[in-house]
This record gives sequence, C-alpha cells and structure tokens, in this order.
Amino acid sequence: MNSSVRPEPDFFQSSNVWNIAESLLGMHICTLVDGEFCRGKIVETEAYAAPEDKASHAYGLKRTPRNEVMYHQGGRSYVYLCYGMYDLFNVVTGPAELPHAVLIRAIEPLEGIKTMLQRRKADKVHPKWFNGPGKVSLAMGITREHNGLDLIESESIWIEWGDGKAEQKSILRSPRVGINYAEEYVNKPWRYRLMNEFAGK
DNA sequence: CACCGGATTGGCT
DNA sequence: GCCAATCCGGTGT
Repeated sequence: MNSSVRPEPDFFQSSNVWNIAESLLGMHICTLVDGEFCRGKIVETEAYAAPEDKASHAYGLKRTPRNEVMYHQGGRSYVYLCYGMYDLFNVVTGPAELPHAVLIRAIEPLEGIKTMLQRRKADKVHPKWFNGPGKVSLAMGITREHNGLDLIESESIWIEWGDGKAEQKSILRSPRVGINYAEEYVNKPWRYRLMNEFAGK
C-alpha cells in the first residue's frame, strides 16, 4: 500500500490551494505526541488564499510573527490560537512568499482511538467529538508548540496519502465558517467536505 | 433542533 | 480596547 506514504514536497508547493484542500480529503493526518500515535482521515478542509482573500490572516500580504510560517514554501504546519482557547491546525501550501494555507476542520479517527477519546473526555467514538478544527487539535494532541513543523520530515505531525483521491461526486463545496468579516470573500465556496458522517454540517 | 451567551488569550490597531 | 478561521452547555420549541 502507499496509504502510509507521505506526499512529496511538490504536493504542498502547488499554487492551487483549492485543489490541495480538495485533495487532502481522504488523506490521513498522523501525530506522535506524548508517545501516543494517532491517525485520522481528513473529511473537511478550508482553503485560505491570500493575498486577495480577506478571510486570510495574510490578507494583503500582512506579515506578522504569528503568520510568518505562511510565507514559507508549502509543507509546514501553521498552528495558531483561536478565540483565546483553541489551537487550530493548518497545512501551509504554495511556493515561498505566497501565503496559502488549508485549515483541517474535521477527521474520522482511525488509529489511537483510545488516546483521542481520552483527550476529548469522551466515552465512545461519535462525530461530535471530532467535527471541528478545535476538536481535531484536541483529539490529535496538536498545540502551538507544533507551529512551523516540516510535515515532510516531522516525527510529531505529518500527512499520508491514505485512501487516495476522493470521488468528485462525494465532495461538498460550501462557504467557509466563521469569517463574516471577509466581505466579498464570505461566500466563496472554499470549504470542502467528504460525504462522511464525521464531516461537519 | 435552533438559538444564545460565556469562556479566555493574544494579536494588532 | 476590540474582537477573533470555536466549543459547549443551557434554554426554549
């Protein structure tokens, strides 16, 4: 199987962040944190396409210590604090200096399920524990400590091919969540969901 | 099931 | 000081 193989760097370096966001559906996110290995199938993503995208932290090529890693070439992690309480995990994409990123919004747990349930303080597997970007980080053990990691080389967080490319017809596109400030970008259908019970509603 | 508010920190104006 | 790429529990239908 090539399901447990990581993509080559050029997968992340494409300037087509929408295609990457869609391609990540069905792929696996893996973590090895505190000695616990976890694997989740990615079932929901969102594309952020600065400089034009007003929903992006890098809108207009705004560059700050927080979003600096977005300017790195694709293949790094971008983890930031949201609403003072949640660390959200993104995959940085595109060539250097083009600050694109894909937010991982939901997973279906595949391995390390006991650990994920403990971290979520949940008793049994149910989509409600994994169907949001804050929930993904909590379950997988991802924190801002993991910001800026090289997903090609890291032994803490990485991406694998997993199930392979999803059927076009099994993918839903819709506007992104929580970006009501983004004006004409509010309704861009840059949220991608697999028709899978673990994806958000 | 829909709607609503509180929690809680740091980034940036 | 304002408010954010969210979550969760409470209330009412």
